Amino acid sequence: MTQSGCNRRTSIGSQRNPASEEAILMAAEAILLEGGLPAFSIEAVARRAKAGKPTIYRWWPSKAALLLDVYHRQKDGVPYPDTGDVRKDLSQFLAGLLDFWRNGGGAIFRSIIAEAQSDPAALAALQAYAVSRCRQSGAILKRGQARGEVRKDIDPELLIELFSSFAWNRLLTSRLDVGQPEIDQIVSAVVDGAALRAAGTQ
Amino acid sequence: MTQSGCNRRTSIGSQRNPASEEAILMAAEAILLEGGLPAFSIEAVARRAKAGKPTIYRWWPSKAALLLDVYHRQKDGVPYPDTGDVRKDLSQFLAGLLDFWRNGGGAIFRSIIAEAQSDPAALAALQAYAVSRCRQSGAILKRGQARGEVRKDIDPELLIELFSSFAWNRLLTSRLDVGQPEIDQIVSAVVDGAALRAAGTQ
Amino acid sequence: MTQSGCNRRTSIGSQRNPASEEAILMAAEAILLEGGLPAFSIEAVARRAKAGKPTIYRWWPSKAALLLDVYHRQKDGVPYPDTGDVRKDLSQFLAGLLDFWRNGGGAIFRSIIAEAQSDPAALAALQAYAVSRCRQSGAILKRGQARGEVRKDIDPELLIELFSSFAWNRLLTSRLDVGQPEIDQIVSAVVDGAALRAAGTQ
Amino acid sequence: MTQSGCNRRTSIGSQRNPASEEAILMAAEAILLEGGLPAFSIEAVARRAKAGKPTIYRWWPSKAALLLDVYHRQKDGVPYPDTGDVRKDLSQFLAGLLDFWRNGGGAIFRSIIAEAQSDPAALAALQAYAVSRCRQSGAILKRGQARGEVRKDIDPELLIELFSSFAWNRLLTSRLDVGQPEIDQIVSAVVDGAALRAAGTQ
DNA sequence: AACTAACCGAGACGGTACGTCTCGTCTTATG
DNA sequence: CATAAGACGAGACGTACCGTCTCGGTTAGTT
Repeated sequence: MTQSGCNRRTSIGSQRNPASEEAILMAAEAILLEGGLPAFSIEAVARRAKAGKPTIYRWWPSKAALLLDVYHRQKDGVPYPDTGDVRKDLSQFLAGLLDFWRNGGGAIFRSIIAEAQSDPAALAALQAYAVSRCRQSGAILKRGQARGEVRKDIDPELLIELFSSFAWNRLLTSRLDVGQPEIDQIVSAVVDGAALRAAGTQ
Repeated sequence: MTQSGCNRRTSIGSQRNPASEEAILMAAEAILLEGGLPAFSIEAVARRAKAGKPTIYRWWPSKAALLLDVYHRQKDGVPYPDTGDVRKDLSQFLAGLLDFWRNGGGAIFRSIIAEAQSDPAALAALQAYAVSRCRQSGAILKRGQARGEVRKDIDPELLIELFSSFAWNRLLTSRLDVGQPEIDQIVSAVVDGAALRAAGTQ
Repeated sequence: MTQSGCNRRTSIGSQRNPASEEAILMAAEAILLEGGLPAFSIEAVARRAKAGKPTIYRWWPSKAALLLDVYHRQKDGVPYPDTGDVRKDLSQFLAGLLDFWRNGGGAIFRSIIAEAQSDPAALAALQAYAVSRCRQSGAILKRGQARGEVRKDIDPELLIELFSSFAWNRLLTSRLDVGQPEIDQIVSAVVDGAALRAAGTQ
Repeated sequence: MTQSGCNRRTSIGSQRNPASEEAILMAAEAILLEGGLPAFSIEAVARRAKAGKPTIYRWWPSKAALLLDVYHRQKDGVPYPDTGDVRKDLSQFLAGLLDFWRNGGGAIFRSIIAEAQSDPAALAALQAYAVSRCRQSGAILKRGQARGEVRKDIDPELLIELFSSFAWNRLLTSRLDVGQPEIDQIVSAVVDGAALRAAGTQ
């Protein structure tokens, strides 16, 4: 690729070859999308990327590390809505997440979660990722609190976790096809409360 | 066991030997609790149970099937609370689930979820299990609706899924240590609503 | 088969059931002829004969014993020529043996020889059989000695072993297609001698 | 062996490791001599050679291939006599072959013959080997023809096959203890002819 | 300009587990 | 009490990956 005539990658001196890194990540992603976790082996990635196994092991200490790198390269599809209305924001957040996972992005994240159940390193990475995502997404509720839409006594990160957990659940059980009515109902229940009001406001 | 002096299990005719089944399930559970998913292989189970591999494959078509059987033997720890108060029920349900998983029961369920990301059979079983659990647990909200505590327009099974999803999330990220205040906050948010009321009732 | 209506064989009391014996031997022979030694397993025989494995093990202590029984049932094809001429007898003996083995009979005997290299019981049986066959076939030379055709100082059984050994060799290397000229040459060499005579009689 | 302190064999780059090859062949030979064919399994060889099974399968496509390699490494014990006298040559050839097989060499060759009755690849190898050996040994008779000792109209390779076949027969029936008188008698019969001469020369 | 150092591909190595096969033993239910 | 049936413990089969290693070659900095 980077070389004249022949498309064989080789060393570029005492430094990481970006062409190899690229080829490996591309191969890993393709394998995951085509065959899922069971097809995803270091051997298969090396074969497809035309890379040596040690090259992979040199840069990614474990299967999970490679998985995470693959995921980070393509998670740009999830939106962080900010419409000024907490109901709309929550609805779009949940719908967007489910939609992103439904259209390809989920296969890789599923694999990471599965891998994390075996590999402590993957678990640590997943924990960190989950927490940071909740912090980011919690902004939806924080803004709601600032606008006076949301009770001050609730923890935004904890409550937003309810929504993302729901999406995880659906991802892990391959039931990502959630209709807008269901999403609305969930949002409505959490925002307005599931309890029946005495006065007919509700 | 069945034989004089020697404790070797053998065939008891053209039928399944319950002693072998028992030994295999015990071995499988022990291995899972000791070493987790990575240690759990058919070979290891056979070795520990002093059973032949074909005996395992005869009765459990896949690793996932064995995992599910192991889980079903010990999931009796999860409570189905019915206190007459939907808040208490939800709180006890969530606390009980987290507690059961925190004290041993979770290791196996984590493995099943992980396995389901590779094995379609395990996925189907997990789907069915998840749905049926939501149906069972949804009774908490259904009773609340009957008592007039809960809005009639919400789907009990969908809403309860929010709670169990939260528990799944914490299980899969090894963050099962959720305090009572957090649980109360979640219950309160969902039941009373996260929204700030105009009149200070809330 | 031998029974009314239903073709299920069952016990006929405290004695060997000839129908089962027959079915087992037939199945064993068929399997040997169709698939050779690699296809010949007790399991396969039991399956084909619709017999229980213990029934086979009860009556034939080893695979070799069953093989020998199968062979004995069908070795009637080999001739014991007696033409009055030792050259013709030897030629017909060798040609007949090769021919019999070439047309089906060899597959089973090959298997017995192979089995005898592992199983001491089969080896003993094979030894006894080989010796007794040499004794029988040695009669060709013995009659020749009586007629004055053959030197008195040679051991008929030892010399005839040369001929049968040659056939064994060809059987075991799947080179049974020996033409009449070759057979004649062997007979001529052994009977008349390979040495060049001083006077041109030869 | 090749490494400091630890005697663990490992890769020496993208090429066959002769230390592993050696260890595997040694292990295979030892197992054959100790336990014969029934003890000879790829698993057992790998275990004893402290080699991985794939390493064996990488270089030997079948059990038979490994057997043949083992045999070829140690068949140097068989002599090709050339005394100038066809009788002596034949006698020494036969006696030497029987002796070599009696003292260890036979166990492996028996196994190869047995294996060849199941495995087509082994059979082909055995055929080729048998033919080439007859060609080599036929030199005894060819030299006799050149010296005028042996009739020109006989095929050396065919006649020598009589002798080696006899040895095969005795090997396969574990009757390798053939005395010198018997050997002499066989040689005498074939060279001088079994027929009684008119003039009492013989 | 020579030398070192780290990278690259390739692929062999000792292992472990896979899922299937056959072995020979055992117990049942049926007649 | 023999039979057909079939489960059982055992273990070999050949394959796929694992993670480690050594190789021969390449290229960038350093001497």
